[in-house]
Amino acid sequence: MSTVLKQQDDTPGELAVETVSRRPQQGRSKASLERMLNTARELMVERGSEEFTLQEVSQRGKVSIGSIYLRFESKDNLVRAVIGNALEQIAAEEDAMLAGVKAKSRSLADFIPRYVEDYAEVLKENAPLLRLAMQRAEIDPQVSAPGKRSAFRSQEISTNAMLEYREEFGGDDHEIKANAAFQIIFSALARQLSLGSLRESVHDYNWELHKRELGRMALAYLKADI
Amino acid sequence: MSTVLKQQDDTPGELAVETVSRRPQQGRSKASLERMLNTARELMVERGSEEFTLQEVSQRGKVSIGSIYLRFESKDNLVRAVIGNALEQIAAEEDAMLAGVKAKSRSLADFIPRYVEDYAEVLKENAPLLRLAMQRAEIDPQVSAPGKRSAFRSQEISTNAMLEYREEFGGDDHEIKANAAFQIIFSALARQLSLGSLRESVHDYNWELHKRELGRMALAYLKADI
Amino acid sequence: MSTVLKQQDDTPGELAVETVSRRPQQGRSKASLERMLNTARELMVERGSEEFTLQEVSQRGKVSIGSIYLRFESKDNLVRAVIGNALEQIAAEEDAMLAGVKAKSRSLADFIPRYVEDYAEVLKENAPLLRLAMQRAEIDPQVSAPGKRSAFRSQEISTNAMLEYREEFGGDDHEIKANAAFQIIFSALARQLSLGSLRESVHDYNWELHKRELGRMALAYLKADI
Amino acid sequence: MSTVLKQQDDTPGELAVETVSRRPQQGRSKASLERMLNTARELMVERGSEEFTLQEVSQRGKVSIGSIYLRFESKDNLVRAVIGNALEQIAAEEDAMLAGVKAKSRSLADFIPRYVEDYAEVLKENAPLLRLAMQRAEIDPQVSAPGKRSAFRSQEISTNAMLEYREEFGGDDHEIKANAAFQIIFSALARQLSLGSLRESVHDYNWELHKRELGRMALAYLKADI
DNA sequence: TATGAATGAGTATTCATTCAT
DNA sequence: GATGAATGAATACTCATTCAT
Repeated sequence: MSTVLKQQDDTPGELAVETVSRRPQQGRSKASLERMLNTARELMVERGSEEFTLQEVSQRGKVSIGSIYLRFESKDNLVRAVIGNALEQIAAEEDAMLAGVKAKSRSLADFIPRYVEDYAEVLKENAPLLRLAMQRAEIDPQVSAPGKRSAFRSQEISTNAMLEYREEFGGDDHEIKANAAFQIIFSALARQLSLGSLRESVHDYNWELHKRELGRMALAYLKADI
Repeated sequence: MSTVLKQQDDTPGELAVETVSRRPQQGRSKASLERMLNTARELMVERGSEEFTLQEVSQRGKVSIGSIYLRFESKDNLVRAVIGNALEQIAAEEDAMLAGVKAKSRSLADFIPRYVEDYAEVLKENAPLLRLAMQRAEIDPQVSAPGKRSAFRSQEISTNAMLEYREEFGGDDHEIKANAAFQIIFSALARQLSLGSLRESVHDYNWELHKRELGRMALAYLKADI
Repeated sequence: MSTVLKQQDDTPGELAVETVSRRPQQGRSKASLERMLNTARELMVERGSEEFTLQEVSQRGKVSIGSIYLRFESKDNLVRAVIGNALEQIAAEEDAMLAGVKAKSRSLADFIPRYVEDYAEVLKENAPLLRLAMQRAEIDPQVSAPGKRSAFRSQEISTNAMLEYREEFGGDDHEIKANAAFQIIFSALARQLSLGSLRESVHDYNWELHKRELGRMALAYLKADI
Repeated sequence: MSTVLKQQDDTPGELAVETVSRRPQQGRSKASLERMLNTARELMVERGSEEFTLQEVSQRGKVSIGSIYLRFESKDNLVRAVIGNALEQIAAEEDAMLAGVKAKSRSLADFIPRYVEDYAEVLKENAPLLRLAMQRAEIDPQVSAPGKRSAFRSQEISTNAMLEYREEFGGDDHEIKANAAFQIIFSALARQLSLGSLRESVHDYNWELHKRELGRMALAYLKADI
């Protein structure tokens, strides 16, 4: 895979398989498409990087190399499709998660800890691919564009959910507070999940504790009259 | 550079040049060692990745390829040395930064915002290599081990500094609060600097604003009677 | 298309579609056969080479790849058929051209300049495919054999036409003169049109003889008071 | 070797090994350079085309693939170097040939047949590579440019040699006659040797003029009492 | 008969590492 | 010690041909 990423021909900025893949799939050959995507995802998760060969996808996934190129213009596009799928799935999980949390919560004090808890679960589940998506976004505009859209959307729906409890907020600018809260929460969770890594789980700093304190912090901040 | 990272022969877990490099250097050849390390660092920073060739280091740095292999067992080890140096330098800068901040601060309310501000500067300065260090730590135990030590040290000294103002803390468990505060602060700064990327600069979420709110949040949290 | 050209199974040495193609065609599928031949010819003329893919023929010509293999044993045979068709068409054009020139000419001095002029037109018209035919004849016996036959025929009818004015010839061996004249004319035209080889050593036209006559011709020309 | 020919970085239009190759060679490694050039030339002559693999050059020529890329930026450049060498050698042989022929000839009638004879020998000797050079010139500007220069030079020195006997010429425009004579002689020899195109439209030699003179030549020859 | 999805052998190129000088 | 030329394994991608439907 070349250092210089190969641009896609059509609408740039979309990663959905229908866009990145060469033709809409039906029936039998859908299975083959599935197999190559799954195998590629497996290898990416296993290795924590895009350093797999198409040879490997071919053998492990029982798909011929030619087949891969029948669906994807390049290895880069295959990788993009895997990432695109993951982003889509995460978005769906976020929606479901938020709906669930909102249903159970009567107050901000109900909502925030549950939200932190459940959002952490969603991210944890998808951490390996999310990590790769982030890494790649740094250098591939074709991933960074939809990546940002996806991030924007997360922030939007999370912030809106918080703002449903705005009469409980302290201070004036509720939007700023909600956005900052989202940012801090996401940052902290992301770091904890090595979404941008290093100091990861430094000396067993407790994950459960971390989440609890994070929730408390956000709550105190949001309620504070600063 | 192979996918499977080559283990070092001697004590694993140290990145200091004296460890990663093959022999202690003096005089003339010290200059050559310096040149290869500097050139490699330059290339890594320029590219934002380890995708440079030894050919390039050789030409740009006026060092023969043979020389490089005389000092380093492999390209991997050269990269590790660069990262090791960077971690050491960052540690020194953190020390200096903390000393400065403490000297100027009479209260927690003095300390926290200055700390956030100046720590952000230190990280920003070193972001490119820190990013690489984090990326690599994910897959290379030889980087992740000293990386963790370095992170541990940062947390230690930062936390201790905060605890010098512990009588101003609210709540009971001051250690937990200080550690959580450090975690949250570092997470948020790291994300903002793309140290672990993606959602980076989503719709111009303001850097100055972010830092201010982060400081307020930490302060409110620390002072809160939760 | 492999370097080593695949031999045809049946009678080698013929390129007519009926020979190179797998089965005689009628009605509806005749149109499809036409489409693949035309598309292949188009691509060959456009590129000036055989570097087109069957995929391209399939898409541009609205013919399935399977259809092509139903008519032709291999891509090589498709190419041969295109060349065979072109050679046939050129032969027909040569016949018509000669008839026209002869009808208008009353003497050798009438005939020769017209012949040169009109033959040049015929060759120019068909230059792109003729060029390919010649190139391929060099390495593919299945093209060189009918190519030679076709060249032989051209020389035959051209020479015979000249010999209708033999009483105007100087010297003794009129056949030799006529043949040499044809060779020189064709060579010069071919070179001017970048045609290249083909008719190489057509039926043992003697090399030593050729060189002697070439010298004489140049000499006569150079010394002539025209 | 890609359809789209890779352009050279430095001065375009020269094929001498010193230009096409990556670095000046001396001593030991000169032998290796020689081996790869010879092996490539052998394969090109054997196959009558550029369809050899670097694998083959590596094995047959006892040179590692890496070595080839040490000297040549691409397979295309290796091919160009082989062709460039051949063109240079031919130029030298032409010079020697012309000197020899002139030394032996006292009149145009002496000169022309010897020239035809000896030039034929030079071309015959180098036919295989010349054929390839011409083929490639058609599509590769980096070969066609020096190819034309080389052709121009041939025409220049041959024409000048003929013109040393200009007082024996008939007619008026001796330059035109000499040039036409060269063209016809070269064309005929080239065709006989299956050389193909190259010298195409060397310095705008006029097509209409060429045809007129061609007719005159044929006519003079046919009517001559030789 | 007709289709076009699937196959996989084949090839140019890169670059970490070695080793003769 | 120091050099940098030589090595060759490894890898993305193409396209003629096959064959299940």
